[in-house]
Amino acid sequence: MAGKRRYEDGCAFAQSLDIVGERWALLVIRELMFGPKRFTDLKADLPGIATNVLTQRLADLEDAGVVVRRETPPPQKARLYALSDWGRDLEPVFEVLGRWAARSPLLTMGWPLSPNAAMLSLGSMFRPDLAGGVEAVLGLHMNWTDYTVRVADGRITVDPGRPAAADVRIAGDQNVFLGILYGKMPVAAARLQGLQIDGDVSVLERFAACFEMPEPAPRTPA
Amino acid sequence: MAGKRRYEDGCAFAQSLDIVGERWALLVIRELMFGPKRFTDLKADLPGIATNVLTQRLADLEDAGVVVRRETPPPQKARLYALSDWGRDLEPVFEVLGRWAARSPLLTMGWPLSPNAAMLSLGSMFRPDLAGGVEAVLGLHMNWTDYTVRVADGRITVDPGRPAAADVRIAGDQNVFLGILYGKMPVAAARLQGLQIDGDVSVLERFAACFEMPEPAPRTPA
DNA sequence: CCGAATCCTGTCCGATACTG
DNA sequence: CAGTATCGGACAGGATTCGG
Repeated sequence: MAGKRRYEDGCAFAQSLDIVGERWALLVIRELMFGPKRFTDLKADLPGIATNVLTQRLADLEDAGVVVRRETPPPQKARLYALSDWGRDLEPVFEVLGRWAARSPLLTMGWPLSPNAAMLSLGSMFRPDLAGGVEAVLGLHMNWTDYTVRVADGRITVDPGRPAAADVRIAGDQNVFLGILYGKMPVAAARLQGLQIDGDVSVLERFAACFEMPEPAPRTPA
Repeated sequence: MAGKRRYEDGCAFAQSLDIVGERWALLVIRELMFGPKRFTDLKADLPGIATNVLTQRLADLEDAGVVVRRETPPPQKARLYALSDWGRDLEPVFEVLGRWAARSPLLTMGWPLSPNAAMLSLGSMFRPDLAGGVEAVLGLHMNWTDYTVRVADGRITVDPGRPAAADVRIAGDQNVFLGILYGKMPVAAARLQGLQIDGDVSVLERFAACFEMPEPAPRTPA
């Protein structure tokens, strides 16, 4: 609240850390990237966060202008937390840091991750040089949430919501879905693990070919 | 050391925070971006950091493969901390987060900042759309350190070291130098504040015109 | 002098229990 | 559902001290 711990550094980057550098702050923002959420849903999507810490981060981020609090109209009276436009501008941060960490020698693959985390990883790991001529619209449904993924002109976009028309519709666990993209798991194997896949499987396969895990960085190079 | 606090999140981005998300970690990396430094110099460039925290961060970053420790040959026998190649790949993070924070409604301008911070800010704030036709080589000397800044083809590069040939050579306080770029301080005023400027001032003025502070984000927009 | 290790103090975090 | 209250423990901040 009052005596917030700051770096007192004129560098704009250091001041960004005063805003989003506290523990959990960027993960809270990640969970709001694709739309507002309630306190309880945020807590559920951030395993391990304490309620008081979540309260504190939301308050700090609201003070900084990154998060805005909204109330839904009377019938529901739920409190929603959303990103401001400026807060949503943090998306490149996830892309850049995610791509960097993908080369970590200590990277642990396969741990559970939230649907939002899985969707943001697509932007990090997409390889335009492998996407020549690929056109795809995917509808994803995971953990009560819908996402629309589009590939066209060598670029990828991920948006919240269910697409009106899709080449493939997928429902199930995000880890299994990412296994197809990053682990080169065959579609049949993913189905055996409970992933529902409807539509043109060949589009999914060409979509999956647009992703590739980078080489881990060598230890102690220079 | 042992009981490091982790998020245990499969998201590569979350794992990047396990590496560089601790307090001071990214600022230590910032101070190493343009070359190795000794413990004492790091401490001097990071006002407010405690020695034990710096020790801990350097050890953690070394374990993660971001920092490598080197010894200089016998005559000096100084210990140097450097970034690994992979650590140097964090540069886009400074660019992206710096540019984001530059729009903070609470941004404080004019606080002291380290030479490295000033140099990294150039990459964040450079506006290619304002740099049409500008060609410039600047030699900067601040706080016992030399930097070479080049603008060509609408791009900017910043490297350590003194350029063999330069259009302008500048020595003095980095805050005053940035005042020319971001605060549109006249060159004459900067000289009055003690900045030494030798060479073609018109090149410096065209260089300064390639930078512009963005509008701060509005409070509570959406 | 440089590079830490070692106090000690204060703040923040993590986990759980509890309340409007 | 959306937080507040509480408490132990971990971590940060600051000064001092010690080995090379």
